[in-house]
Amino acid sequence: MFPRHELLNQVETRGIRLTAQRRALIETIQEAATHLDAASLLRLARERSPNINRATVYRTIELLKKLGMIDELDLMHLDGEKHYYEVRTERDHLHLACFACGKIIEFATPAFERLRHEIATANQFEIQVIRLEAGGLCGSCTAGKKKHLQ
Amino acid sequence: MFPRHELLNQVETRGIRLTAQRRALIETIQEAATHLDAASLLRLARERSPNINRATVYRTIELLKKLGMIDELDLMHLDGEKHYYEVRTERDHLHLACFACGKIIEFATPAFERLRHEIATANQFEIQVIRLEAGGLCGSCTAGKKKHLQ
DNA sequence: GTATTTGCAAAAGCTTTGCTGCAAC
DNA sequence: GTTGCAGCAAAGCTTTTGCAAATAC
Repeated sequence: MFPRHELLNQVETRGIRLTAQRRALIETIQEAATHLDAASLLRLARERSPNINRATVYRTIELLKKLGMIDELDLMHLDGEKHYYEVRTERDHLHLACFACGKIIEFATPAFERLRHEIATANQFEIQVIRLEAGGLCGSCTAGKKKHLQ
Repeated sequence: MFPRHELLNQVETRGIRLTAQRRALIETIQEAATHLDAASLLRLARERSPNINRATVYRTIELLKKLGMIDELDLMHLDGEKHYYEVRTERDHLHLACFACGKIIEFATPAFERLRHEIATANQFEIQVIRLEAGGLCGSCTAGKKKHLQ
C-alpha cells in the first residue's frame, strides 16, 4: 500500500486513464479531512469540477473499490445506511464510533494485524478486505455521563 | 450472555411482555440455521404466525437491538444492503464472507477478545457493539481457482 | 379507558441502471 | 468509427413512519 496522498498517482501509474471529473473525485477523497459519504464527496468534488453527476461519483467509487484502493465503511450506521470511503493505507486500522457525540476514532495496533493473520491461517481464508468497527461511548461522553449522574 | 436458544426466555425474564407475533419472530431468530435478513425472517416467522407484517419485523428487531440481545451484521454487503441478525452469544466472534461462493464462516479466538479489551483500554472507549468482518476467498474457492489456472 | 401494538400504504434514503448523446483516441 | 464516459431521470431495494383500527391490561 501507499500513503494516502498518493492515491491519484497510484491509479495513474497503473495505466488507467482518468477523465478530469474522475481526477477531481480522487483528489477530493485523498485530501478529505473526514470520512466522506457519496453525497459529501459529490458536493466537495464539485468545487473542483462543477458538473460532476451523482452517477459518476458512484461509478468512480466502484472503480476504486475494484482496484482495492479505497475501503468502504459503515461506521456502525451512526447516521443511516450511507457508506463512507477512505484511502486504503499501509496499516490496517479500525474505527470506533461514539453513539453519543458521533465522533469517529481510528486506531491501529499490531494486535489487529496479528489477528488478521491468525484469521487467514486458521480458516485458510484469503482476506481481501477486512473491517473492524465498534460502537459505544467515547471517553468524553462516558465522563459526561458520570458527571451528570452525580 | 446466554445460549442462543435462550433468547426468548431471556427477553421474557426481563419482564417484557410479548405478543404472539413477537414471540414467533424471536423463536424464528433463535432457531434459524443461517443469518437471516428482515425479509427472510418475515417469511419464516409467518410459518408460525401467518399474519405478521413487515413493520412488525422491523419494530421487533429494533427492540432486540436496543436490549443488546441481537447483533446486526452486514456480511460485507455480499448481497446488497440488507442487514442480517444473530443472537448475541457468550463469545465474540467474527464473520468471513467468501466473495466467490457466498459462504459465511464464523470464527472465535481469544485474540479477538484480547483485542477488544485493548481497544477499549487504549482509547478509553466503552464498547457496546463490536463487529469484525472480512471478505475474500474461502479455502475451497482458492483451491478451485488454482486448479483452474493449471 | 388508557397504553401498546398492528396493518397498511406511503415515504424516505441511498444506490444502481438504461439509455441517449458526447468525447476521446 | 469504435470504445468508453457522462448526464439524466427513473427504478430498485431496504428500512422507516404516520395514522387509523385493533388489542391488551
